[in-house]
Amino acid sequence: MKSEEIMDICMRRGFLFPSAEIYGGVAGLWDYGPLGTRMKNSWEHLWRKHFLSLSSNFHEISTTNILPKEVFEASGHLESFNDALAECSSCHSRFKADQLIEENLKISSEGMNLEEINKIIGDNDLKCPQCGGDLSVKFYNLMFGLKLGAGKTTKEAYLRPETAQGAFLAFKRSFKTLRNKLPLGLAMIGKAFRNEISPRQGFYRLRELHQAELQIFFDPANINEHEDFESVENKKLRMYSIEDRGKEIRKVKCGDLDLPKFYLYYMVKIQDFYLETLGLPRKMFRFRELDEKERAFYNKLHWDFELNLESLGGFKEMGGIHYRTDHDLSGHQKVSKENLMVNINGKKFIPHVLELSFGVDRNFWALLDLEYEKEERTILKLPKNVAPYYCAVFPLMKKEELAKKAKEVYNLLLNEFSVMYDDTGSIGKRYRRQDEIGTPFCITIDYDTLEDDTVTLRERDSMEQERAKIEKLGELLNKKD
RNA sequence: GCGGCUGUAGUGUAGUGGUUAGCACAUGGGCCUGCCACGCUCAUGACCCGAGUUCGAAUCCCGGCAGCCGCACCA
Repeated sequence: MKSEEIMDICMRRGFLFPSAEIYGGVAGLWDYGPLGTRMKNSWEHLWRKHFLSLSSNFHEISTTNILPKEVFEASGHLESFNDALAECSSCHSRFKADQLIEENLKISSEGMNLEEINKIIGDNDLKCPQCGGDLSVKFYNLMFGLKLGAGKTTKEAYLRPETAQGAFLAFKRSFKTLRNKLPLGLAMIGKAFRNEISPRQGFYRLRELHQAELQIFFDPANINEHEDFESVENKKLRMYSIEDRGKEIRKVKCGDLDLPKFYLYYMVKIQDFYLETLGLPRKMFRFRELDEKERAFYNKLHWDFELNLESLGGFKEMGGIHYRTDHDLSGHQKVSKENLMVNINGKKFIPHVLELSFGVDRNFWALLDLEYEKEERTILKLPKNVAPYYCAVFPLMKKEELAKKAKEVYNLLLNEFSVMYDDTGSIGKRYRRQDEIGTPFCITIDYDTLEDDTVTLRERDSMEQERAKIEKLGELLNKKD
């Protein structure tokens, strides 16, 4: 599906809207409409169900969007998310100022402020390597800065650029509350904020985004084991390593891969989420290994999982599985001076972290991209448990006696399912409308219903109809799941 | 952030200085014993924002905003 076609349906049907649209909108900021919110909630629900059930010691938490400056000193975001860029005033090429200074003057610009860097460039007469034009340096900060409080007592803070930090900060207390057991998983679904210089590709790069992340804290001595590894050993993973670039995706038996078992286990579970829970086409999914340049310095192992999306021109990152080592906890221990070591059977150490990180908004978009089918009908072939509505109820015609009965059926089903009621236009039009928003089932009340309490149950993908007793509807709909 | 292209009802479009701003689909009401969007009928609804040129601007100029493409950016 093309990007414009998806966006068209999103705006027309109420999946997505540009934020602050009546003021012209803002690049990188989008709202979820009524259908989009339902669908996002469903996706998040499936995610929770799938990943939190992987261990009895995995738990969801919810931490704040605003965090004090110190957190990002410890995490490295203040240093790494702040790039001093030198821009040429005539050809507008851009260069990293620290590299420029390092290469030309053999000195480090680390810790210098903007004036100091500009002064060095001016004093040493550094010019644009492209065209020889004048350079001016600006800081581009990918984090949104805030001031908490008023007057002289303000505290510097930032909107979190990833949800992960909340889990690291909450680790110490969570670990104690949950009675000192490893592995411990802290999951979070929430917002993160990045001041992208230029958000592009519609809904793919956002300034305010949703992440679903699971931070698994474990003993690094146990990285090559997982109690349930046998159950996944023979599963085939769809791998695209650095050596595979330019070649085909390889299907490799999990047990044959040269990666730690603890890491592999979660790769399988991620692949299962996409291919089994969501039922996406296998060939659209792959794990892609990142090379040294692409991965953050603290990630010892980093594979992204990607989906092949027509609207975005190929395989696109949906999330990553990151072995962050003890980078975060050690950083926070150092800056906060809190002891973040654990003591398990007399062994004291800082746990390592395996992070499963998902971009919720991208995953949402990917479902639309992969599941829209536009032939003689436009059908959104969503898995039943992610569709905004599970079923729709129609009176065959807008007649009072039919409407009354239809409302009864609607109210009955509402107890158990997300249901839409529609009585406008022709019956065919209503079926097609539901197809377009992915509603798996439609139920139609006609004059026979008034006689014998049976209704027409129509299925989205096959368009097949069957006659069913109203009292059996709930059971029937559940069975079809 | 730079350069190029673009911006008319919800969507797709017609209109290139003076139009009641046209059309299609969609949407809402009414009718239809009627089961797969293209039955009938009525109705709602738009010139991205701001300044300028002009007697007069959707149309021309400038700026902004947004979108698309390329470059840059995306620890």
